[in-house]
Amino acid sequence: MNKEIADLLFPNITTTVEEIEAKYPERNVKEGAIVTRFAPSPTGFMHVGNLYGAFIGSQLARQSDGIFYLRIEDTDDKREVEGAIEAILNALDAFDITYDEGYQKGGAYGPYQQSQRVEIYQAYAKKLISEGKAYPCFMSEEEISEIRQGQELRKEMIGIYGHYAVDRNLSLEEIKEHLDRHDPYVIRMKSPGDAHQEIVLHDLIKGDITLPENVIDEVLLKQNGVPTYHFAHVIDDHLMHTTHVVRGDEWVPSFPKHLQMNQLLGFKPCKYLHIAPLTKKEDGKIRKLSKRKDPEFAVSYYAEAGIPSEAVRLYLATLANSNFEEWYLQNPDKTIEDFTFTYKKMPTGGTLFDMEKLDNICRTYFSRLTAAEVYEKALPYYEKYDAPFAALMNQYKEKLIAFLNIERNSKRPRKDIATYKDIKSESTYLFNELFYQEDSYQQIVGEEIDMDILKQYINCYDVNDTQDEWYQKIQTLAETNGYAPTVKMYKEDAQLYKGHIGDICEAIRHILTGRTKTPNLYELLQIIGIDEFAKRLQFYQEIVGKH
RNA sequence: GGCCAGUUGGUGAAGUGGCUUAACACACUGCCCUUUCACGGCAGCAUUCACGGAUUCGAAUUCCGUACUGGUCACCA
Repeated sequence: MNKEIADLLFPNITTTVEEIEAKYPERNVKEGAIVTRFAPSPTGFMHVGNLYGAFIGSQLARQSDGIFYLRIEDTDDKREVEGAIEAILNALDAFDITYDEGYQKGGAYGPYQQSQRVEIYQAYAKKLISEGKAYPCFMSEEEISEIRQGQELRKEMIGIYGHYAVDRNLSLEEIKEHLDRHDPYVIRMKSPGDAHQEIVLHDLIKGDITLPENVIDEVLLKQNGVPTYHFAHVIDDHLMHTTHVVRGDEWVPSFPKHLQMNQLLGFKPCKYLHIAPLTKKEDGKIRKLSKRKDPEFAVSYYAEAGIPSEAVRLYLATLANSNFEEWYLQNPDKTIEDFTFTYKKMPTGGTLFDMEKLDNICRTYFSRLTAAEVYEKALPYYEKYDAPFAALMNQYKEKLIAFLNIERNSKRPRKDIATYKDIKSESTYLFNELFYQEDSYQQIVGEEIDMDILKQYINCYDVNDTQDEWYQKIQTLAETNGYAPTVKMYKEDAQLYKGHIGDICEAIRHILTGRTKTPNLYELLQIIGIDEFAKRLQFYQEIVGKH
């Protein structure tokens, strides 16, 4: 009889499960290789949480010589957002997460889009029905919500199970009657579970989690014939020979369902890694990062903010395995690819996403690049977001690279660049086009600066001086004008001096750049030139005059 | 409300019975180095691991209870 019901429900499904299985042979991977996937649903835009999961999956697969693939889980057409798939693809590309097979790329285990696999799911549903393990359920939404209300009132478990599953044992005739009336229906599994039994989820990150067995007759196929997430996940990961499922820990409670579906279908379940959500602290409360409330959660934010994708990857690596950071700091010549991630070290609770920390990682990242690399990486950013500055970059390429190179090849490179944006903001004084503006001098020190010394300085400056010679000249200048030639001398007896050499350097720096914080002054003067310094001194005096 | 998980400094965290007078990193503060700023170095920042009890010669680490936080209970993923 079950066979008849199955044929009645799915007259068009003629391919057998055996035929399907034959198309998905065992993968030819070495022992211990991890086959995993990134399986997003195109219901919005990519956020860091998604990226984090994709990153972990791809690393685990790569470091075990396994397979990482991309599967689009578009089983909910109501929530589907236009352009979402493209955004996913772009994000993976931007953050250098490559996959061996998957959507658009193809592969032997496709199609990699669930909406194109509906017949496969239906074939399995048909099989389950013919084996008496699933059934059509004709309950209306109203009936179900009525049951739920009753269950809530009586404080019972909510759902369709046990005696609530009234359509479990419908006769062939009853089903025929429903179908003749074109009553809509879903396909539910007949849960063999016992709520008093416990099962254990061997989670690779969280350890063993004991959960009650599933008793709910979960929906396998929705009214439109499309599978639910649960059913599609179990079948796809079986057919595609996934060894490890990496997903958010919001899925832990539904694990018993997945396990039971595997049993019903006769599949061997995958191993699971439930990763802790990325969280944010707001008003003292911790909460999961939200796409809507937190712009820094959208993957597209980083590109706009000028945060290099490599730096984000470094941060994600740090979040995934906290020992990564120490390793990376100790191995400046190594990359993420050289590190072996272990799931035992992945965080079990929520992980706070800290922008301040990211900022610091960015600084370290930039400090390890060569000046030319910084230039080359920054150029596309400005071409996209600030064309006028990109033009300046092209025009003064040599000058800018020379500037970026100051104090870079030392043991202690500067860390004043955190984002591509900083390259402009830290270098505006390099370009006359940007410098000659009223607000170039963030503060007007006025009479506190000894203009006379600066003029003397212009006269004695010589481009050919070495840094030591240059410094000695300033020392002499300091002494002859009543300033201490070293800070130490000044500290010994401040009364004797008008100030110390640092004050003079600061004045030069301020006139030259409008800043109090810049790279090495000697090198800066060589790049900008003493003539330009003289002009800026005059410009400054004009501004002071106006105030 | 039921079920599940988590709770170590301002922050992320290491640690799974004695080597912990709790690593490392971020932030902050101070000192040193330095021509300024930065970079870097050093030091400070939890006598204590949510709270209460139990086990033990010994517990952040094991067990029980309480509190708080988060997740989940759809024909959404």
